[in-house]
Amino acid sequence: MVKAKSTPRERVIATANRLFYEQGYQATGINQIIDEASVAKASLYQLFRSKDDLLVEYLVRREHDWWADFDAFREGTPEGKKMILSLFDYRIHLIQEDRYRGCCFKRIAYELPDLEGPAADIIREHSLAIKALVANHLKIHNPGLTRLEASDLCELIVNLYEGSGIQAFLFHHVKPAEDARRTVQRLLA
Amino acid sequence: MVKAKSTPRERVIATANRLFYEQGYQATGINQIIDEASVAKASLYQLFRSKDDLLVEYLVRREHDWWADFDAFREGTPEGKKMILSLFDYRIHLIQEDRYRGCCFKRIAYELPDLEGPAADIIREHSLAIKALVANHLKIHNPGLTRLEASDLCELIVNLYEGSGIQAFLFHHVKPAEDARRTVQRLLA
DNA sequence: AAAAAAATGGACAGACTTGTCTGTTTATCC
DNA sequence: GGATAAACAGACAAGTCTGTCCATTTTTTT
Repeated sequence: MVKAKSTPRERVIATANRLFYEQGYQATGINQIIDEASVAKASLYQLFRSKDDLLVEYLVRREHDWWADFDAFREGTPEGKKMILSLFDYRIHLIQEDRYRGCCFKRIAYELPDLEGPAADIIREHSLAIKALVANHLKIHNPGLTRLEASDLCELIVNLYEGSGIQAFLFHHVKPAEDARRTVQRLLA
Repeated sequence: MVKAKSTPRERVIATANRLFYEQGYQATGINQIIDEASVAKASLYQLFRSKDDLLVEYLVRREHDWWADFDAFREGTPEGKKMILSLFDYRIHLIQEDRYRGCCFKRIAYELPDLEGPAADIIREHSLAIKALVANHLKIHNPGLTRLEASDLCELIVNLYEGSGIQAFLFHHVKPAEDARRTVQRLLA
C-alpha cells in the first residue's frame, strides 16, 4: 500500500499512524500493519520490540506531528487571544477533514488497561502542553487577571476544547466546535 | 464470583457491567464473563445472540442505572441552578469512588469501529439527555435568556461537564471536576 | 410425581492474535 | 566486485478469541 522509497521503519509508523487512529489500537493487528506497510514481519519485530513498543512510537510521532501541523496552521497568528482561538480553528479544520475520530490521544487513553507507563505519560503530557499554551497566551492577552482567575479561565477554555471535540466526534458535526470557539471569543472580549 | 440467587441473565449483565467498564469491551472476553458470572457459555449464548448483542444490553442497563442512581443522588434538589450543579456533584461523587474510568458511554464510543448501529444510538441519546436536562433547568433558572444565549450557555456547561470528566480520568484527580463546578456556579450566579 | 424447561460443563471448530525463526533476496559500502 | 548488512516471504508456535453443540443435571411447572 505504501510502496514509496521510504524506509521500512517509516512505512510501519506511517501505517500505524493511520490504522491506530482510524480503527483503534486493539482492533489493528500486526498482520494488517505489515501488509499495508509492505514490510516483512521479521523486519517489524527487528525495528520494534513489541506492539506496545510500536504504540509508544506512534504516540511520540503523533505528538511531534501535532505540534508541527499546528505550528504550520497557525503561522503568523499574533500571540494572545488569537492564538487561543487558532487552537479551536485548528480543531475545526481537523473535524472538517472527515476522518476525524476525536482526539487521538484520548482514544488511546481509553484503550489502555491502566493509565501507567510511557504511553499514558505521553498522553498526559500532550494535555498539559495544550493547557500550558492556553495559560501562556491568556496571560499575554490579559496580564491583569489574578492567578486564580487566570487558572479558572484556562481550565474553562481547555474543557471547552476537549468537550466540543468529543461532541463533534460523537455527532459527526463541526457545530459544537464552532460554538465553543464563539464562546471563547466572547469570554476573551 | 457472583453466586447469588440471581438469574443467569442478571449475573451476566452485572458482570459485563463491571468488566466492560473497567477493562473495556474488546479487552473483555466471553470466557472471563462466564467465569466470573458463574454461567455456562451455552446459557450466555441462549440469552444473548452475540457479544455485540450483550454490549447493547449493557448500554441499555447503564443508561437505565445512570438515571436511577442520579435521581437517587439528587433527590430533593430544587429545580434550576441547583439541579445543574448536582450533575457536577454526581460526577464528583463517581470520581471519588476510585473505580472511575471516565464516562462509560464515551469509553465504548471510542471502541466502536464506527458510530452507527444501536450501540452508538444509545450513546448519543445519553449525551442528548444530559444536554436536555441542562437546557430545561437553565430555562427554569433564568427564563429571561434569549434562545441563543440559553443554547450557548447550555453547550458551555455540557462541555465543562464532559471536559472535566476526561481530565479527572486522565489525571486521576477530582480537582478538574470541582473547578468546573465552581465555574458553573459563578456563571449561573 | 411426572413432564417440560432451563442451566450446566466442557469439548470442539475455525479463525484470529502476537511473536519467533529460517532461509533467500536485495541493497549498501569499501 | 566482493563483503556486510538490511529486508524479504512465509511457515510455525502457542495462545487467544467467538460461537456451536451435546449429553447431563437442575429447576420449574403442571
